[in-house]
Amino acid sequence: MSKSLPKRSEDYSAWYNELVKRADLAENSAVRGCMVIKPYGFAIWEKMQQTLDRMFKETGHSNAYFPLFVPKSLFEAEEQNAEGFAKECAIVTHYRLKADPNKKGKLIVDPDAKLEEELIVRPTSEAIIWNTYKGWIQSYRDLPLLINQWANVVRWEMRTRLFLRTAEFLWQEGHTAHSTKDEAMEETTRMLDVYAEFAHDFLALPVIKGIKTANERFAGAEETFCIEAMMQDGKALQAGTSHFLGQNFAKAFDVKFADKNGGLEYVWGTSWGVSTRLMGALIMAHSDDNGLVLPPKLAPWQVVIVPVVFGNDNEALLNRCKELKSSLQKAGISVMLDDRDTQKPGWKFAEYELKGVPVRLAIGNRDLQNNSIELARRDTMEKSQVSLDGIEDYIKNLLDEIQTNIYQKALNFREKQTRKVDDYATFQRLLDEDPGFILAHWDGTPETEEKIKNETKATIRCIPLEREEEPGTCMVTGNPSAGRVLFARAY
RNA sequence: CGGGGCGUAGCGCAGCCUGGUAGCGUACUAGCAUGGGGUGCUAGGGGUCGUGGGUUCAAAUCCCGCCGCCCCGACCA
Repeated sequence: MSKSLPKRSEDYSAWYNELVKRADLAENSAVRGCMVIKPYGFAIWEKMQQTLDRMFKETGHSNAYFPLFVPKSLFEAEEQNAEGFAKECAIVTHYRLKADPNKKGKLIVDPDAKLEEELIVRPTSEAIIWNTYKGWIQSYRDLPLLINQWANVVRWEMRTRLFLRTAEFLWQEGHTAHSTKDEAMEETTRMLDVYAEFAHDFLALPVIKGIKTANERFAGAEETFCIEAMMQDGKALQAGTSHFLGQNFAKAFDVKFADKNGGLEYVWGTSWGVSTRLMGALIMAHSDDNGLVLPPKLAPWQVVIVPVVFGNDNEALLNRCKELKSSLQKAGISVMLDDRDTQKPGWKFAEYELKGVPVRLAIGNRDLQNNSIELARRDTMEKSQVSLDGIEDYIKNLLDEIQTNIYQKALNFREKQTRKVDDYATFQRLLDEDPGFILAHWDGTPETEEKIKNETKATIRCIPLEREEEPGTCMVTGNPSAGRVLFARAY
């Protein structure tokens, strides 16, 4: 294994793949398209989960769990949804294996064990959940119903990439039911805001909130809201979606409620989700050619202490490291003390840079005598000598500063790579030569959108929620446009 | 599903064209030295060369089939 990563500037894709593996986040498994998330990668995901879970609960949601399998008849009930996901479903057709009569020690699918009705491995859970909701909702008193589920789903993708697109992935999916359209719409945008806040405050990732065009809308939704982030190669990554489902699923699964006046009405629904894809976003947004750069709020270890040992007389030094560790922990900082004598300090430095630990403290006898420590920031790679007195407060502040700095860096990059363009030639040239977000006028038709996609591989990422009222003309057809929409090539 | 590539030691690869004792780097084990940025030297262990068949005195190498994976496209969170 070579010691250095591929360079972002030379091969962004190879850099990403290598980084994921070398930083011990995940690896490909024996199952096509499915990854193994390794302990270090999973620790980051757990931090995301904990934070999001808290935010969901603060906004009134409860967790529940629904089955992995969806009977085909339920799956097909909401036609748009079924059609949208049909071509990437895994299907269970049998429930038993038996010994192969022709090959000793091998198994075959028992043809006598065919299921009467096939089971779809959920690509998303609206069907099974709305079918369940039918039994839970009778009256306006049962509403709103605010449920979230942490689960795995399967989408049989043609081509997969660790975290960004895997055949099986982990996610959360919120599914809510409301008595009025306004309330459901309010919920949809509330959860979009939760996602945007999470991206901003924890992922240190600036995102653009917007509405998807009809082409890009979730199958079965009336309206899809999204947050879009920019990666360091200028490509867009959809980091989360929140769907206003209207009464589509209520009608498909016959979920009605008695209102205050004794009338019977269909329920209004929403669904919203983020996935392990956020890991991909986190990696691609901040990391550099030395490895991961993790925002302190999501780093499994915010600080790593590396003792720099000489000879055998290290007891005092190691004791001092342990004291330091516990005093930092008391200050609410998560700390890794790497006192292994099997690896050398230089090796550890490189290792923790690769793993993106925000702050590294190196401490040797020389430092002890000066009552100071060598501190290295991962985000800027700067090293400095810092006094051990008051080190806890110093590091707490520094972690905040790093969190902010990482965000600011990503924001600066996004702003630099976001341009307003008015003619199609410039649009095409920029996508090839200096990729990023492009704000351009579009005539609002699916045909023009499709044409642009076919010709440039760029899609409308969203119609930004916060956009200036700026009438103009479509860069392709010259027809009138109410305002600019956000274009980019996307993951 | 179309295009390209790869399957040889835990990992990364060479060897294949031109068939003849299976190699390198790294990791691993041991010893000695070293020790503030991926230590150095020495010795050692580890491989049915993806799989099935064929050609041949002889196959990692040539031929045919199969399987798997990766990358690029179309599709998609």
